[in-house]
Amino acid sequence: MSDEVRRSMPLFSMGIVQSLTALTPRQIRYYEQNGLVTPARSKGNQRLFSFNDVDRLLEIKSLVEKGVNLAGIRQVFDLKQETPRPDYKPGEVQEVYHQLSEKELRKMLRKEIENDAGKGNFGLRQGELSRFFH
DNA sequence: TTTCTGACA
DNA sequence: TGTCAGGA
Repeated sequence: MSDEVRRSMPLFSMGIVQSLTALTPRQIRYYEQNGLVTPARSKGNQRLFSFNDVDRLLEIKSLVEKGVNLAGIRQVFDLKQETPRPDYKPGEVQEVYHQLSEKELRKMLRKEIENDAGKGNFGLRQGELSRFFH
């Protein structure tokens, strides 16, 4: 399966993303309201985030800490042409989704970090996500 | 039990 | 942004 597909799979619940990004649910929902992230939804209307979504949230967090407001952050994404796109098919989400165990989560994070290192991507996740390998 | 939306002493 | 209510 291609990286693009793997990275856009809606797999994470709010709780997981919360610990992954150190953002509050309130902030995450607020950013979504402002179109900064567009997580998928389960049948029960629960948000399902993909690695792409987590990346965006970490970048948002980084920008916010630098004093950039939401309007400014939107500009950044516009410049990067990173239009948040619903990258899933509601029907497919159900089949793939299941509660991720700590073990599975760490396994996937490790793989993502390796992936980043190999491609020389922005080391944002590198530092942030390493928090889970203590 | 976790997450959702709406609202504001 | 925090936090509470009232549901799903």
